[in-house]
Amino acid sequence: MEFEKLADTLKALADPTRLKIISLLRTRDCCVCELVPIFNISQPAISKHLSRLKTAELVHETRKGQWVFYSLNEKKLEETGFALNHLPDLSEKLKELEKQGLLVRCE
Amino acid sequence: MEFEKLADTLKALADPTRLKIISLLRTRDCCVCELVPIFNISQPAISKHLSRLKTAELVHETRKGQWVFYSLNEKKLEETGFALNHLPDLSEKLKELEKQGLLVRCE
DNA sequence: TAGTTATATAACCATATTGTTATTTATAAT
DNA sequence: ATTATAAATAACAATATGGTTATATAACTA
Repeated sequence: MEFEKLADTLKALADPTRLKIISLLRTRDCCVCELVPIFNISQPAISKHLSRLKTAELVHETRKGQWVFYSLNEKKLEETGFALNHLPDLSEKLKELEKQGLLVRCE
Repeated sequence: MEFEKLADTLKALADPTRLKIISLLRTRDCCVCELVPIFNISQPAISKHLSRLKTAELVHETRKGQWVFYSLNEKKLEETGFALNHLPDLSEKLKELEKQGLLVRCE
């Protein structure tokens, strides 16, 4: 389960446009119409990228009048970087293999 | 460019099977035939996952007789986690928008 | 040399991703 | 009420992803 969830979050991050959006949100909360002129893609494309980030809980949205402002969830971003270097331990699987004599012995 | 490269590395990481492989390699170098019985997918599927990780420089391969052993590139993994929290700065883009009067002023 | 084991590659398929344009919904302004 | 602006959703297309089975290649074994 843990691996699936982390993989989902990493998928949300694994796109240059979304990484750039995250970098921009680090500077300042932004609404969709501010992000659109920065990228060479359409408004719906930006909107979908933000929606993907929101589903992954990497950003938070707040409506202010006719605008929707997006802000970065820095905690989630930090957690993800941390998780990469602290993956759940699967050494049990290797111990099981060893019991079954399935580990390769060379040299 | 930087964003594209990071996105590529994250794509290589953004899969539960590959994350599990990385966790296993943290314990011990493994060859393909050891990994296969741990997962419910075919040998070619495992082989392709390893190939993907190798292209991203997240693992290194060494042939030992008839086996090919894969080892984790811990440095690359650490760098990636670090990069997530130190994305290149794009605040210039927002400054440009400001000059053009394209930033939204509400409240 | 022939057979076996380990791994990689090829060809293929179903689904996901990422973009597009057109349209809808929500809010603000005239 | 009508019009304009911001953002989301729908429908679609091209490409990427992740699996399969069949086959090729590499190295060991008898």
